[in-house]
Parts: sequence; structure tokens; C-alpha cells
Amino acid sequence: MAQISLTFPDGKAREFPAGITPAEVAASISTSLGKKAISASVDGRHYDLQWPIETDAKIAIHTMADEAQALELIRHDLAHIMARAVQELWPDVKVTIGPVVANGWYYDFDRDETFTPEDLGAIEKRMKEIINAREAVKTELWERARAIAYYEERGEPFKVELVQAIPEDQSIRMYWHGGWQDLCRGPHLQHTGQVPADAFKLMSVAGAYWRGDSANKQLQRIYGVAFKTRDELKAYLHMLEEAAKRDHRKLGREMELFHLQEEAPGMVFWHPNGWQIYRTLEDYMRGRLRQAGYKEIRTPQVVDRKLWEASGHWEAYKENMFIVEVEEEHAKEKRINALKPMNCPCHVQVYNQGLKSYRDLPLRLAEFGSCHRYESSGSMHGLMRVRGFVQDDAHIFCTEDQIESECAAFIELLSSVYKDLGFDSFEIKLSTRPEVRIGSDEAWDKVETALENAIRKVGAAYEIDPGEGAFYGPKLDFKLTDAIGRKWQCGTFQVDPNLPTRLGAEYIGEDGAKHRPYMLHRAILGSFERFIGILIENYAGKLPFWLAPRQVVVASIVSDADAYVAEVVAALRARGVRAEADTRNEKINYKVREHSVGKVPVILAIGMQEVEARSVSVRRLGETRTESMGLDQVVDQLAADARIPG
RNA sequence: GCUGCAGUAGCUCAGUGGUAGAGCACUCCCUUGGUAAGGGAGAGGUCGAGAGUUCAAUCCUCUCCUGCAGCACCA
Repeated sequence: MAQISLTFPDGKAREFPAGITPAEVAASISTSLGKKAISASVDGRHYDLQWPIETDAKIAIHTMADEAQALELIRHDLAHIMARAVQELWPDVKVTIGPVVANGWYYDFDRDETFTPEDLGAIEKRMKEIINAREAVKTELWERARAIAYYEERGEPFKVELVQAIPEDQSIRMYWHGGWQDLCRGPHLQHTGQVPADAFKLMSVAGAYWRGDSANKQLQRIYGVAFKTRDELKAYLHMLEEAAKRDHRKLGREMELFHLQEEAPGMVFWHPNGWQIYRTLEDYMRGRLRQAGYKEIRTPQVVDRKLWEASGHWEAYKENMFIVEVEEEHAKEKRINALKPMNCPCHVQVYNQGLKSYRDLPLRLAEFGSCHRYESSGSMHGLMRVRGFVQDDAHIFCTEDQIESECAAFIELLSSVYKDLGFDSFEIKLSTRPEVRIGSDEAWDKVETALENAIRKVGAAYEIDPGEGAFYGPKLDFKLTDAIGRKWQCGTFQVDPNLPTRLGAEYIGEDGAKHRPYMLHRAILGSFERFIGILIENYAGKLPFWLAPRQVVVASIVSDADAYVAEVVAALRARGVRAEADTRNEKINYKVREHSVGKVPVILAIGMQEVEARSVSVRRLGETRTESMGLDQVVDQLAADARIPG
């Protein structure tokens, strides 16, 4: 028999007969490793212990100590174990697919009745029985025809479809968890008992389309989460509770920031506190944009369909636009307008007024543009996805040669803005030319290179997403990371030669001839609504002082202090601090609690001691200690803290 | 838009085939209290909308609206 050489992580190599499995290799090292082994890496590929190795390779045997492999296998085996449990409980259920996802797995089932929370409990119980039975996992390669015949006979139409979708030259791998069988590319654990029985939980059941296509049948998806230990599961469930606590919809109500109601689905009613945050953010952005050489404009919200037809939006995005029909007295037909879903066509109209010279470029037109999009009913979510929103939008009209420097300047600006707002890290994704596109390859080469050079110039890390660009040009997406590790795509930068062409934008070049400018679409926050939602969740409502809607509450301890309270409030307001008095007939405990719950960053308590000393007692949000300070000193400090950065 | 679940006081929620309840919030009174809820009294609801079944519907049925979870979508 042919021999192969396997090289271990320590660099030592050993000879084995070809076709040996990692399980046999592990057992040859030691009996205990043979038992503890969960999988192997063979030339970097995650390998099932049962798969034969036919050629020389580098090998590493994995145990539960290898976090990444262990979690993948635990979750993947649990998907199968769950599917088995479900079919044992309800034999008529059809199985489909069950991949590993972040923190766990899901499996999609076709069943006429819906799964109830009680069903989930029963499934979980059955899963534990399967795990405790410690049944062996087996795998075989099958002929395609045999697999199809097998699934046809078993009445598993989805599996038949899956087998048929596997490329001809690929083998069909089957797995068994005990007596239960599933099509699967693997790898899997040695036996079901290797799955920790106390570190998983079935979370929810939800609809999901077969193969993710809404034209297909809707299946029932059961989600589970799983970890290596019970403690890790508990920590994860605790983190979910924490995330729920900082839900912006809940905090928005508690802090009296905004509300939504059914007469205007997806449109925000901003309350005084929320609108204060909004305006502070807008003032901040306005300042930053002005420094960066942008000119602010304002364009109409209701625009005739003719413009949307010219821009191409009418054809492509009509379904998502709010249409406004108006009866006009002297016209035979109704005039049809649309609420603008984006600002770019209007910005080109501003650009097109008057002849532009190359000396005018780059021209950076910014608008806090109020847009409306008819989002599908199921997609709306608090402030995060709404139908009426305002973008921190701007379009830079420039020449091809200016793209790189404009892009670099934009990334610098975005980075600095995110930092000011408390987000220290972000990711960049560069989406390049798609299959279906306009423009020459040379033009794409130039523009893609310009973007890549710009990113390098700034020294930012980035990933390339091939083929994901718009049909007219490449784009950058910017994703920031929040305090609990979630990623949010907010910023964007898109190169567009198309719209200027469609809408006839041009400039006179040095050569005296007319040229087509490029248009760069860019946003840093994305939408104010969504970004404020992200800010609220990132800070769990405890916004930095300069952004907080109510910055200071001056609370009296006794009513004899009321006059001095008013004086302190006036002194703070005179210096631009948002201060309010609380002289209600309540105890200081009550006031401190109420304003702490309301996330007011600073409470100044005033009793007779403070009146006499012309001081204040300072209590900062999240702290229980207090500090006595002189009035002038406090006013100076808070006025400095209240200053908008940038 | 799809599947499932939900909609009762400002908020969080209980409840019933015979037109409703709690806690907090709110108003008033007492209390002037030193850093996360002092005490008492009061007011407050066409039970999401419409239709149907019924002697009688907040409760049962249907349709719609809105929300929640997930999917799909996100120019």
C-alpha cells in the first residue's frame, strides 16, 4: 500500500498508509487524543475525522480546546440533531437546510402546523436525549442517482432539489447521526455525545423562504444558539438582555425623544428632547462640512415625474416612491409628482444653473435633504428604517483627476466625524465593477484605482467586494462598530458618471470645450434618524454632554433655595448650557432618581448650604458620589463641556 | 410584501360572552425632606378600525390598519 507523509504542527512528519483517516492518526498518537479529537485540519482544510487522507499533507488534530473548530462543529451537529429531533417528534416534517450562523445555527423545516414555544421545549428535550445517547456519526459518499432515488422514496423534495443543484463533478456526501440521515458536506463530530448538552438553547421560530427567494415556499426556521460551556451560553443570553435594555425605541420613550404612530407609519414625530439631539448633530455636521469646503443648499421635496424619468429613477424605483397627484385647473391630465427619494437629481439642477468652468471644480454641494421612500411594511424598525428621513447628503462635481483627492479628503473627514461621535473604529468595503455595467474598462480601471489609492493614502484598512459596485461606478461603504460590537453601515462614497450624463451636466474645460463632470455621492451619517438611533444604542442613552438634550438639571432640596436655583440655571443658560430647574415639591431622592432614569448627565443639587456658600453639589450620571464646587467654576467647566466639537 | 405573534389608561401589563382592573406616571392635599421612588385623595379607557355570529361582543369569526420577531427588500 502506498505510504503518505503527514506533518504535525510541531514540524515532525510520520509515514502512514494512504487513505488513513484523522481518527486513526489521532488514536495512533494516544488513546486519549483519539477520544478527545473532534476534527482535523488537513492542509488548512477543516477535515472530518472519518475522511481518508490520500496524499502528503500538513495535519493538526483538533479538540474542544480549539475554539473556532469546536464551535463550528457543535453548532453544525446541533443543527442535525435538531432536525433529527423534529423528525422523530413529527415524522411528516420535511427537512431542508441548516447552516451555522453567528452564535448558533438554524434549520428550515416544511411543516403544515406552526411550531409553538411549547414545541421548542419538546424539541430541546428530545435533542438532549439524542446527545446523551452518544450515538456515532457516520459518513459515506454516494452516487448522485442513488441519493436522488433515496430522497424521492423518503418523500424529501427539498433534499432532491439540493442534490440536483450539486455540480456534476462533485460527490454527494451523506451523514448519519445515529439512525438519522442527512445530506451534508461536513465535517461533523465523532458522536452526538461530544456536543455539550447544557450549552445550547432554541431561541425562536420565524418564516424564511426556501433558498431565500420570496417567490418560493415559505418554511419555518428554528434558530438556536450554542457555545462550549453553560457559562458562555449564560453570558450570551445576558448580553442579549443588555442589548434589549439599550433598544432606542424603549429609550426614546423613556427619554421623551420621539414617537411614531399609525397615521404616519415610518415617519418620526420628534419631541423636544429628541429634536435637540437632532439639531445639535446637524449643527455639528454643518460646521464640519463648511470647514471641508462644502456649500449648503436646499432643494424641493415634491418634484414632477419628468425629472425622475430623466434621472432613471421613475423606471427603476417607482415602486418605492411616494407619488403625489395634483388636479390642475387648466390641464386635462393630473400632474404627477413624486416626493424625492434622494437628492442627487435636484443637486444636478442646481449645478446646471449657469455655465460651469473647470475652475469651479470640485464643487461640493451639501444638503440636509429630506427624503421619502416607500419602504415595505415589514422592513420598518424604529428610527433605524423609516419612510421619511434626512440625509447628510452631498454631491461633489469634479473631474476624473480630482476623484482620488476628493475621496481621500472624504475618508479623513468621515474618520474624524466618527471619532467625535464616539466611534473609534470603522471598516471600509470597496465594491468594484459588476457584470452588467456601463462605461469602458479603462474608465473603470482609472476610477477603481483612484479609490484604492485614496484609501491607501489615508492608511485605512479595507476589503474588496468584487462585482458589488453600481452599474455606473464603484463605491465605498463605511461600517462603524458600536459599544457592544455591532456593525452599522453608515457612510458611503459612490462614483457616478451616469447621472451627470442623463441630466446633462457639463463644464467648460481648460481647452475651451465642454466636458462631463463626475458626480460623487457621499454621506457620513447616512440618515439622521438612523444615526441618532445608533447613537442612543451605542451610549445606552447616556449621550456625551455636548449631545445630551437636557444637559443639567438644577434641583432644589428645600424651597428656600428656589431663587438661587433660578440664578444657577440662568448663569448656565447664559453660557449656552441646556439647564433646567426642578423646584417641585419632591424630595431630593425622588428628583435624583427621576433625572438619572431620564439620563441627564449632570444634576446640581441645591440646599441651604449651597445658597450660603454660593456653591453647587455636582452629581454626574452613573456616579453615586457628589462633589461640591463653586458656582463660577461649575459654569465655566460645563460651558466648556457643552461646546460642539470640530 | 411574506410567515408567525400581538394591539385593554400616558407607560408596563392583568382580565372577562352580561360595556373593565393593578402598578408607575398625572392632578390636588399633607409633608421642606441632603443625593435612585415620603404619605393620602382624585381623575383617567367607544378594550386598534370595520363587518359578522349572538338576546348580549373588549372577549368568538372575517377583513383591514399598526406594531413585534424573522425572511425578502434597502437605488
